[in-house]
Amino acid sequence: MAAAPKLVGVSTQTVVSERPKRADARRNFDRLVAQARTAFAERGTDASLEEIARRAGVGIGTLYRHFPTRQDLVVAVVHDRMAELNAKAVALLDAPSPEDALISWLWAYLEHAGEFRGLADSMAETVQAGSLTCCADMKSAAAALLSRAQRAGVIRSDVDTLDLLQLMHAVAWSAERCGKDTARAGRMLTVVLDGLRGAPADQAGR
Amino acid sequence: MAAAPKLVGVSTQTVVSERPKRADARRNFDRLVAQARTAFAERGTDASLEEIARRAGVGIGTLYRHFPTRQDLVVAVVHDRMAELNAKAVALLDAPSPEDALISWLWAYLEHAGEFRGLADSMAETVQAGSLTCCADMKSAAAALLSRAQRAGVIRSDVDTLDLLQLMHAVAWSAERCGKDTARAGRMLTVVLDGLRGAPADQAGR
DNA sequence: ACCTGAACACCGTTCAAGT
DNA sequence: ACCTGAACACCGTTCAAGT
Repeated sequence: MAAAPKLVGVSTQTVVSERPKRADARRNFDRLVAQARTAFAERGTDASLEEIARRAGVGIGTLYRHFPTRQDLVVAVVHDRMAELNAKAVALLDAPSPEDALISWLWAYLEHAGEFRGLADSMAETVQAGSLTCCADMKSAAAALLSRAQRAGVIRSDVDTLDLLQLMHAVAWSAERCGKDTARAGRMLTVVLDGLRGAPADQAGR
Repeated sequence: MAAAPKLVGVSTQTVVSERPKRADARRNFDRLVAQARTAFAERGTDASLEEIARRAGVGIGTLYRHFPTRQDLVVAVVHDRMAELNAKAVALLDAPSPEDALISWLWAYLEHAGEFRGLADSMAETVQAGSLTCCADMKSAAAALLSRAQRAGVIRSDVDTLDLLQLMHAVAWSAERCGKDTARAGRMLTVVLDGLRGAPADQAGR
C-alpha cells in the first residue's frame, strides 16, 4: 500500500551485474551473452552450454567462471530488456488511466517473457527468488503500477505483486505451447485480466 | 455446443493402453509403473529412467520396449487417476448446480495435476496433442461440464475446453513454485475462476 | 515375444595447468 | 586475474545377442 511513494527513487538505469574489468574478460563476457542469446532463441533456455562456449570462441571453463549457473546466463541475456521494462513502468505511472497503464505494462511484460522458450519458467524462478537487484527493481515498479490501479478500484485488492507476475508467467508459459494459435493465448490472457478486475459478484455489489 | 449429448456414451472405464500379454512382460510393466510412480513423486517427471529400471529390477532396454518415450511412462503412471477424473466428471453432470459441478471438478483436476513436479507440464503437452484415448475422453467429459455451465450462463461463452484445461495446467504449474504457500496458489486460482465467469462489464450489462 | 546390458553419444561440471 | 581443455560423472538411447 505504501509501495507507490517508496518507488520515487527507482532507478531506470539498473546496475549492470558486475562486469569483468580486464579487457579480454569483458570481451569474452559480451561474446558469451551474445551467443547465448542466439542459442536461446534457437533452442530455448536449455540450449547446450558447451555449444554456446564453442560458438563464442571460448573455453567451457570461461563460461562457468562468468556464469556459475545457467540462470545467471539467462538473466544476463535479458538484463537490458528488463531495464527497459522498469523504465516503461516508471513512465506509465504518469499515464492518465491507472488501469490502461497497468494493462499496457502487462502486455509488454508478457511479450518479454515469451521471447524464447523456457524464459517464462526462468523468470518465474528468478522473480520468486528475488535475490537479483534488477528483479527487485521490477517488482517495485510493478508494485507501484498495481497499487495505483488498486487504489483506483479497477483491480481487486487481494492480489499482491508476486501473484500478478506469477500469473503473467503462467500465461506466458501456456502461450509457449500455443505457438501460432495467438487467439487462444489472447483468450487466456483475457480471462486472467478479467479475473484480476475482480469477481462479477463483488463488482455488482458496488 | 453439441458436446453434451455426444458424451452420453463416454466410458468411465477407459481402455487400458495395450498391456503386454506374456506373464513376465506384464509383471515388468507393472513394476516399472510402480517404481516410476515413486521416482516421480521423489524427483519429479525428469527422474532418471535408468534408476527406475534398476529399482524395478529390469534392464533399461525393457523400459524402452514398454515405454518408448518418457511421456508414455508418465501417462501410464497417472492413467488410473485420469479414469477416476473421467468418472467424476460424468457423475457431476447430474449435480444440481452446473457452476458448482464444474468448479468442483476443476479442483479435483488441479489436485491431480499437482501430484508431482513436472506433471502439469506433462499434462499440458499430452492434452494439447490429444492423441491418447484417455485424454480424448477427459476432454469430452470436461467439455460436457463446461458447456452445461455455459448454457446456464455462469461461465463466459468464448472459452473452449482446451482454454479451460490449459488454464488449469498453468495454475498447477504456478502452484508448483508456491510450495507451502497455498494461500498464493488459492488466490491465483480464484483470479482465474473469476475470469472464467466473465468480465465484470459483461455481467453488469445483463 | 521378450529381456539384457554393453556401447555410443552427449552434456554438465570441476580443476590442475597455463598465461 | 583470467583462460583452457582434459577428465570425470551421469544420463538417454540403441541394438546385437540371448532366452
